[in-house]
Amino acid sequence: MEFLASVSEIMKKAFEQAGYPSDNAGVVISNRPDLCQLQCNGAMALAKSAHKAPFVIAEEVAAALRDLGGEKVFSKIEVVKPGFLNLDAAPSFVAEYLRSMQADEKLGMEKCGPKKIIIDYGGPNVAKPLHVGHLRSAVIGESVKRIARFAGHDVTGDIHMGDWGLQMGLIICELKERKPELVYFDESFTGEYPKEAPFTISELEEIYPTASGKSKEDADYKAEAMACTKKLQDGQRGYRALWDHIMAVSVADMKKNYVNLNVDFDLWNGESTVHDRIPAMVSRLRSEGYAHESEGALVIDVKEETDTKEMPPCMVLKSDGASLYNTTDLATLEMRREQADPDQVIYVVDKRQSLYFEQIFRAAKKSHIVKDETKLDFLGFGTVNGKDGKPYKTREGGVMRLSMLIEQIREAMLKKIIENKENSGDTDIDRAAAEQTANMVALAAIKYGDLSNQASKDYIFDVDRFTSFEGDTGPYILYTMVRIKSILDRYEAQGGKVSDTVLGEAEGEDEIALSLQLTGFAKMAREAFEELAPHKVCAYVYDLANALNRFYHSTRILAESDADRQKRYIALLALTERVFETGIELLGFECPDRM
RNA sequence: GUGUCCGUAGCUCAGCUGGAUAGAGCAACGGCCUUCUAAGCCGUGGGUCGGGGGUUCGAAUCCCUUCGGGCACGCCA
Repeated sequence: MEFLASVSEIMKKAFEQAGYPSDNAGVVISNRPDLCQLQCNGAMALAKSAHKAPFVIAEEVAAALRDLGGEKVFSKIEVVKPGFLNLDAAPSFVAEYLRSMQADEKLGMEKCGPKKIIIDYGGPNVAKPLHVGHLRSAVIGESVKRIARFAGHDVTGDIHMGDWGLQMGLIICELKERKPELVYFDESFTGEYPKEAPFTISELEEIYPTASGKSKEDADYKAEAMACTKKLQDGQRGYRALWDHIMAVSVADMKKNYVNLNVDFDLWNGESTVHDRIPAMVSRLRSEGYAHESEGALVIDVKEETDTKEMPPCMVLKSDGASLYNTTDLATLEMRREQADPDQVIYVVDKRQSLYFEQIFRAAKKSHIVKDETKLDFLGFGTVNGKDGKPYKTREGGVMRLSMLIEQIREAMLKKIIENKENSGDTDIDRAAAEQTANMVALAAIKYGDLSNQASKDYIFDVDRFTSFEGDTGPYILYTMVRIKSILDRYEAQGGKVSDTVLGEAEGEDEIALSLQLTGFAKMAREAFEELAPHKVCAYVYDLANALNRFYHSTRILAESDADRQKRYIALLALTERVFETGIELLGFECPDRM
């Protein structure tokens, strides 16, 4: 059970014993830590209905609370001013809660579900380099996936690439122009195609923009590209073989990028995955009357009576009969229902697609492509901007590649680490180890920098800020963890055993504050899942780091002469370390042993 | 035009399912390393929570209105 729920139990009983409803009897963390640790504001909410002064109600509740043995839970029960109940948690009660946390692999979080959840990353287009825009989908999606799994759910992540549109036709068309001698273009060829791709990833990344540019200026070229697209979709052997090569080369490159981000996907599906099932779906939508012709296109009306805004219909087929993004998204939902039957599908995509997904969700529900009870969530994220508040670009004004961005932060981090080592008089620097550490810290900087903002908001990617590692940053979190690890290691080196230590009643101000912060983990994890909000994990972990650093600063741990007290400290540090590890795992990064 | 999101310290952001004196980080200024990693800790200054109304015992938070900005609005994804 969550800590606050646990201390609220007796408070609810007190409200009832005093003759009041217990709906507002919840105990919350105090917003005035100078006055008390916890508070209950239920008395004030009852004043009107009970026709009594809130102060009187609070007094009655406090009396009932004492009568029920509330002093076992609260070391202070105080009624003040208008009707606040100011409380301190009893150290023994906190210690008991922390021991229950320690004994629980989920650190006190109650399992819910399990629900079957699919996360759709609204994937990148193949044959185009990943850029900053792809960072958010990957980082946020990965964290939400981990949070949901921690909550006990069965989660599948689908990158869902753009791999089937005109872009593929453009690439094939351009290749045909450049290397018409390739066997893939010989329609009479019946043998086996080569295993090696006739291009590299860098060529591919150059071919696509070139072809795209040409098609905008040259109508004949565009017609040719569209013809190539059609032939590909109709299954022409050589084109399919080329497509396989494009996919293989492109996916291999993407994987390299995603590995650097410590992000992985269970499914590498894309638009092409559902190509074959589109005709049947469309014909059902037609025959069952969900879709109809409008201005030459096939659409599903999704306007509802209660709408106050314009709601254009959801287009299923273009007027030339071709499918589009909508078509594959609907078909994908249909496939997922048949194959996995999810309870919830979460789309982690740019927030500008909000209206589009509203249409898709409505169309899918209306036409029973998904069940009524299936939850469809749009987790829209904002733009990554530069210091000028405009979309992040390279110094030259081009699109910032994801790989470049990662490299930038890694280099800055490595420099910092080496500087630190030199400053501390370390002359024998292990370059490879330093690089490995730098990469871990860099990842924390990037991910924490992104996730600590609310997903839906635009945010400023400030390289200077992200590489300074002071204050509310990923490196600060890791640094704090490294400090704990260092103490625990030394403790064991001195002959102590961390596993033999036992959590006890906190005494000093900073030890108490740290203990209380630890009790909040389960509540935070639940809320982060319910609200799909990784930034809540960041905020929690940051507060925990502050609490730990204060404790660290004010308390000599290894030099503590009282053996029992020292064991209590060590046990507290060990639990803190575990909560940290769990927290950053939810965020998707890891901590080195040293920094 | 319709809709939607946002406006909180010089800058970047929390807080928003109503509670006491609105919080962090950066930047500025001042302290703390012979002692567990100073990527740290402690302190100072900095705000009419865009403006105006309303609901409430109580509003940054809820409602209305207004100003300013972002974004989206059928054959792109």
